[in-house]
Amino acid sequence: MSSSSSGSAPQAKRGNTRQRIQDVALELFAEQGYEKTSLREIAERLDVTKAALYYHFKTKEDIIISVFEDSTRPIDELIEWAQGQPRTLETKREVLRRYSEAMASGAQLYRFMQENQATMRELSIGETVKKRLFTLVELLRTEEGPLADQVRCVSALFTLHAGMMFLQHVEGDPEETRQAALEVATDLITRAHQAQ
Amino acid sequence: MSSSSSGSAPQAKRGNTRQRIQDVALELFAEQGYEKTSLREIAERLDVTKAALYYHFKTKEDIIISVFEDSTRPIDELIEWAQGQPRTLETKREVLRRYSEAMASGAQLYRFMQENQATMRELSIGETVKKRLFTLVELLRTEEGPLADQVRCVSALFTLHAGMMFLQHVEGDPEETRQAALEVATDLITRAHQAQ
DNA sequence: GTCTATACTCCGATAGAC
DNA sequence: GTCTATCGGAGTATAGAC
Repeated sequence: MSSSSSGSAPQAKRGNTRQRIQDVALELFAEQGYEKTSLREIAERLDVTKAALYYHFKTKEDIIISVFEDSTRPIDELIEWAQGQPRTLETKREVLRRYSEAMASGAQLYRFMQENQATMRELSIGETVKKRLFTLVELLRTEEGPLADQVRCVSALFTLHAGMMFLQHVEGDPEETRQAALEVATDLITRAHQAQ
Repeated sequence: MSSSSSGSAPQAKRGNTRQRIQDVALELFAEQGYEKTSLREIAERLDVTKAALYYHFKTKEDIIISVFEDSTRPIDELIEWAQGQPRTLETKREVLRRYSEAMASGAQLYRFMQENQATMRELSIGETVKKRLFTLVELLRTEEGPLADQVRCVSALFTLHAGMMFLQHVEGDPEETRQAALEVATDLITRAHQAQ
């Protein structure tokens, strides 16, 4: 998240057009869905023409892919870090903590991914997301434990998503809700870990 | 779920066209997403023309709405039943059990709703789904409990979804996985209930 | 680095014949 | 109940001027 997202008065600054396209596109994609957002709409918001978009990105798909790649590096780093750690409960807790933080700071993108799964699945990045989710579950999971404990690990991740996406619309302080979701998720993996 | 879903050989039977449109449409919507599925495609699968669809349904949106309304009655009945029950732990367990069953027998529709949230939000049924979800959470929830316990109730529902959608692709027996998810979900609301 | 102008495809939807 | 034919519009994308 960098700039110009909320204002409807795009600066005439030059040279940062690519970044501005990414910002506006993500905002609209998250708001209305990927397919329902047209390039014309993105161009209008930036006060440029459709053709200008094609100077910076080869296709519509390229825009979302570039946003995705720029914004999900924290998760890749998290996975890389975790794979070099001992598979202790504390490591797992740290994974959830950092995942929750990454979601909070990239909220728009995560909302987009959550609400446009059908689209994601057909985009080239869909496979990447799926693999990463599996890897994360792998890192949280107890090997050979009962099925219910494996479900707990998946559920822990989904709880973080649920906390971000669903509860946000109901309760008061988003940060408080995030912490509550993190608590529940941590609780879930703790039980799964101890049942080992 | 009625007929002709899996076969690629549509019967030339007449009089059940409306039903066949619903079946094929849901299948394609769930597979490819709502926006990416065109009426032409649906018509081709049924070996009729686009115009024929318009005899049975006023718009594309009407198709998915009709499927939705025909298939989600079990949930409405569940809510109605639960609202007439005392808010005991056993009632809550029964809610989860029946919700899980409803999801299993309407898997395609639930997959569609899960993966096309952005679309759902702009469809007239989106609001209905959201309200129903809130009502269900309300029924599971402990009044005035700590935030974490409220998250547990939401998380319980999401766990059932996670079990259906995510784990299905990994593990062996779907029914076994469903039971495991139900177990974890029940566990979550039990903790929330007892903390009351 | 951005714009004008344009091409082409496909979509959802309608009118009217059979 | 299904067809042919067609509409208006939007979408992605390109060529070429400035």
